[in-house]
Amino acid sequence: MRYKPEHKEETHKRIVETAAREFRERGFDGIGIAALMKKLELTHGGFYAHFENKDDLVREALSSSFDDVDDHIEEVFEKLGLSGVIDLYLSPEHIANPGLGCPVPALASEIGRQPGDLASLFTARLNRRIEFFAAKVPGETAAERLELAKFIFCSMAGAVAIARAMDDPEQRESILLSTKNQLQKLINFVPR
Amino acid sequence: MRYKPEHKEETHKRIVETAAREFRERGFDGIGIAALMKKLELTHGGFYAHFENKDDLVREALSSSFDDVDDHIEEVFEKLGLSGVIDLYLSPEHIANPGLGCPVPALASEIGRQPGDLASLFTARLNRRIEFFAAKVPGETAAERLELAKFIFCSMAGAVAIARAMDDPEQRESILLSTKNQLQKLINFVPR
DNA sequence: TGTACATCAGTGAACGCGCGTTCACTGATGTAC
DNA sequence: TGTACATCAGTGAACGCGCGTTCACTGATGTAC
Repeated sequence: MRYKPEHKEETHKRIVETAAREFRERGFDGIGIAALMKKLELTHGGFYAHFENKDDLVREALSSSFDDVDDHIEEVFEKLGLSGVIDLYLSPEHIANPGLGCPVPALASEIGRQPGDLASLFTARLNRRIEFFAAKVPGETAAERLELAKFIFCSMAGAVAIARAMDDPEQRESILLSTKNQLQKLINFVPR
Repeated sequence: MRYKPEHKEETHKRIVETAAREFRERGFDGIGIAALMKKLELTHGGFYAHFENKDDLVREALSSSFDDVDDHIEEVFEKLGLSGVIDLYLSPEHIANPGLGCPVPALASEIGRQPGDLASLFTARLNRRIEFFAAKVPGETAAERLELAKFIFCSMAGAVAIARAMDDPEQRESILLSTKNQLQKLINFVPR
């Protein structure tokens, strides 16, 4: 063997991680196999030793994005609580760096159009995320907390997607701030 | 002249309206000029008698989508009030028909990636929409109402984009219902 | 009224390009003897 | 220790295809005389 036994595995991981970033930045059709492999100083032919086809990579990349962001969210929650997670999610840094951010605002509208059952992967990963929130959110019953978790997450993802589509930095900030204010009120005082 | 004087104008309008529907359904890169013109039983060459290039069409189609949906929202508001608009926006019909629905959940994540200044067009159209909501929403000051309007709109758009990315009809419904419930509470009782 | 001409929305072949995918290959290394 | 061979991650030419765009053209009609 020319390479160390873990070499191929590492290359595979590098492809997935680079793809995960590029897809979030440019969309699933925004970067091709050749351009992606070139970023890793590899040639496009080698791609098919690692993946069956592009859809296969799309699935792995989406999973990888969720892994990274879920971990980050959990870390921030440990340190700063739910309110800290909301501030992080709705931060100008998150808007400015889609490639490192949550796949939901970056890719949600493309998921349903993608071939294969990418939507079922997305659904499973999103449910896990929502259940995490449901355990941290106020509310008397589990159903109430789940409802609130869904609402909070939809509004955050919507705000990020919309802020990114706006061209004026002040307006972006204003969208984020509005959502932050309203959500902070909501988690400190849940109306009935 | 072979055709009536209004003929070309009508063809132009048909192209824009078909594109507006297709783009919302498939994304801006989801349909090409040739396929689009074929839908109208025309050939691709004729396209350039109507538009400078595809970006030009993208701009007109996005405007047209906002026109249609803004009109529809205003009509529904007259008949059923804010609560009716929320129920319409978060209805299973809206999720099932992206081509006839709001361009925000269908296209927001693509807007920022698009060449030209599509983001400034989007920003202008979205602001108009938000101002409409701000005039209908509860709140003591104009600033409070604007903040609430932004929040409501982000959460609705996020919920629609997320519901469309899920594969299970029950889960879709649950996302919509959660958002509906929370928003109805919010507009009937604004917490301070 | 009849003929020649101008108009112009729409046609369709052609262009260069990037896409996803295939496949015969290379060449550095580990193993066998 | 030295040589022959097997392994296999990665190479790069080639494929068919659809993309956006260009451009010489067609042909039905209105207008001029």
